Amino acid sequence: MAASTLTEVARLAGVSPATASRVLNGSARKPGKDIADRVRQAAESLGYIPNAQAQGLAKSSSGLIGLIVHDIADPYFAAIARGVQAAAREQRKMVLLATTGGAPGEEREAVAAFAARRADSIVIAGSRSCRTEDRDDNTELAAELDRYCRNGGRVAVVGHPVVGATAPEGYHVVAVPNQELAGALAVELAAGWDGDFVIIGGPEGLLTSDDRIRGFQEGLARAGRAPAEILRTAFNRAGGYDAGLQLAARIKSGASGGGEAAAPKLCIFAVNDVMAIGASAALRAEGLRIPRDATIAGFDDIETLRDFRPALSTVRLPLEEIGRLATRATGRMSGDSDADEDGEQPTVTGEVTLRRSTEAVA
Amino acid sequence: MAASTLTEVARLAGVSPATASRVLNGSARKPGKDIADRVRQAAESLGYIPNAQAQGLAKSSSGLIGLIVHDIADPYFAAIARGVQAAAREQRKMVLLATTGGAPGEEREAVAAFAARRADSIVIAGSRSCRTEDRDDNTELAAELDRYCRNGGRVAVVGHPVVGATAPEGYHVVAVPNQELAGALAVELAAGWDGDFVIIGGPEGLLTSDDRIRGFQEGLARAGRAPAEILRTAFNRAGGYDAGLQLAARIKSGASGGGEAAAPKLCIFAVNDVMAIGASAALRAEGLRIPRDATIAGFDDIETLRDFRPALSTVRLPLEEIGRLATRATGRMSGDSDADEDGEQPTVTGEVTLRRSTEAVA
DNA sequence: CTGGTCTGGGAAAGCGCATTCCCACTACGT
DNA sequence: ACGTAGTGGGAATGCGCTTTCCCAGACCAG
Repeated sequence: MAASTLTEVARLAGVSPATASRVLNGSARKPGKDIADRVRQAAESLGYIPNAQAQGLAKSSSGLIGLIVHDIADPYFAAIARGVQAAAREQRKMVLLATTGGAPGEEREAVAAFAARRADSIVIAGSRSCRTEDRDDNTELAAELDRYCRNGGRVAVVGHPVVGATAPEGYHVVAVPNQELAGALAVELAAGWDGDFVIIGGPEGLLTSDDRIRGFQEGLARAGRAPAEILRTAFNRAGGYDAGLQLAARIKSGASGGGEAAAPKLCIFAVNDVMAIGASAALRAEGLRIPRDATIAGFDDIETLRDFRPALSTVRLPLEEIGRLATRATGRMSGDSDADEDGEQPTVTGEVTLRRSTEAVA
Repeated sequence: MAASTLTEVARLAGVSPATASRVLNGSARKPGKDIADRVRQAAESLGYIPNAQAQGLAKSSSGLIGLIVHDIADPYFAAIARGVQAAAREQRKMVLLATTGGAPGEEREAVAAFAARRADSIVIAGSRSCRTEDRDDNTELAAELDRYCRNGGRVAVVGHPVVGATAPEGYHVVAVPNQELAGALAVELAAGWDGDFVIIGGPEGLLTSDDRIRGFQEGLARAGRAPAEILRTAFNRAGGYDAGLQLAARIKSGASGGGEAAAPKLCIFAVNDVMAIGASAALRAEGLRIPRDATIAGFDDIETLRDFRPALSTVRLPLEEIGRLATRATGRMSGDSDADEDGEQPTVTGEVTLRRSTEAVA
């Protein structure tokens, strides 16, 4: 038994398919009450479910929103996804998920797949990469997005515009003030600590990571401090752990040379919370304590990590809101008035949140 | 400029749409090499992207997998989603996401939406509810799923079958041995602790929660212990926190009455990790220490929570694998031979993992 | 050299729905 | 009374693609 069609419903109700369509799926023309009831009843008794594919084909719009993330199990992306999902629901759309591991090549594929499905809009979360090895893929990604936009698609990117993308109509960027916030974090940390800083960053070329590093260094400079050393590692927990091990060794050797053993030796800034947690775990595994032997701060304020002890100093980012904003940005009708200056990008603000992990020991 | 169509490509290549279709999208018949090349080149130069909607309509199959979760930002579901995503990729399909907050009514809507989009299969994660207030919604959910299956859809449910669902062809259940594992956990805990147990459970009627509670009690009985008291609360971090506050008060008052203050007063079993973390946070906020004043265990072994200190005793569940299995279960071609006994449900095994949070103080 | 089977390409019929156009009919106006 | 605008329903077309079905030519055996 195949799903019943509009035609069957129409026949059962004794009307034409056109009329049935008009009553069942919102149309400008409203058929008469009695007929409408008959159709609705017929639909009910047949368990009619409109074929969204056919509808989409006929109307050329699918009610789909494509979401591209690196990894849906990463709490950072999961939080954004929640926002996207919420906004999608507001627009009565469904979200199509694609995970790419951050590779521009796979992101290009995902965009193509979304385009094939005629997704109404695409939200790209996740850090852009501008490593030279990704150059070509990035170019293709940009071209693919461009084409998608020209065909009427709307896209929103969280963070940075796709490298090399021109800005056609319908291309939105939800800017995240990574640099400013990292700077503010540095300033605040510098106020309570006069020792050395070290940064655990992601691979060079990861824009989000680079921005945060740059911002932090600028903040340090503003506070009259020397730039921090930068450790490059993977942009995840494992990377943080590795870097943590290195730093632990260094701290321990430093302690043997130094005098009092009870003062922190280092203030560590990991460019995201997950890395910070990894680093903390490494320090702990090496017998070091936070904030006694070293202080540490992260970035993002991941919800699941808030109960972590010692409480992690970080920069609060409204992740869910970011997802929602990005999605909404793509949702505006193209004919929307309201002096839509095309720019008018929504603004995201974060907040430096100092907690126990950077409490300077007096 | 609208996206170019197959017909345009065909015209450019000087062949019929039929031929173009055959070369560009897998068909049984392979046109001649020279012609194929010409078509491919035409497609390339036009930047042709097949319209998946039209393809779906024509083939009546969409290449979509619907995933239903309570909340994508919950690490439990995020982990499952990762597995689903991975398996979907194996099958060259995309995943459609729906979040429902666990309400059967919304789940029904999601199933209908998936059915409308002609999703090839649906994976339902998240605890089934059998509260009486959900009775009607559950019935409708079951009916909707039933219809979906009869129309050729395949569905996999993680954990329990949908309440009231008959088991039509194409309906798979990935059983999670919650009860057995909770029992095993209880037994192991009982071996190292001879005081009282208390369970922090979800609302009554949440099948996953109920199973774990029942299993734990059985394990206790097997170990010759009295059943634990059960605290009902919300199935999330906040619920755990609330319950934790109650228990903290109780522990403290008990301590005033009791003798030595340095022995744990209680062994707490929270039915999932997130609740356990919430409870831990509450105890800590009340000045209690784990495992000194109380020991605690969770369930799921959420990855993000593994760096939590004190390390949480829990039951390791292969969440990602579960998502993958569920998805694969729906992927088998209906004509698959291999003595497909229809039953042959994949098996999930977990593992009791005792860590610091339940280390009995000697 | 003819009748037969293959082979590879094209024509055309949908897939299920939205929508434009058209027509019959009613309700007015003067 | 007739004419006109307005209303509500149906026929038909097309969205972009897949897939039979058909046909022309190639190729082989007899």
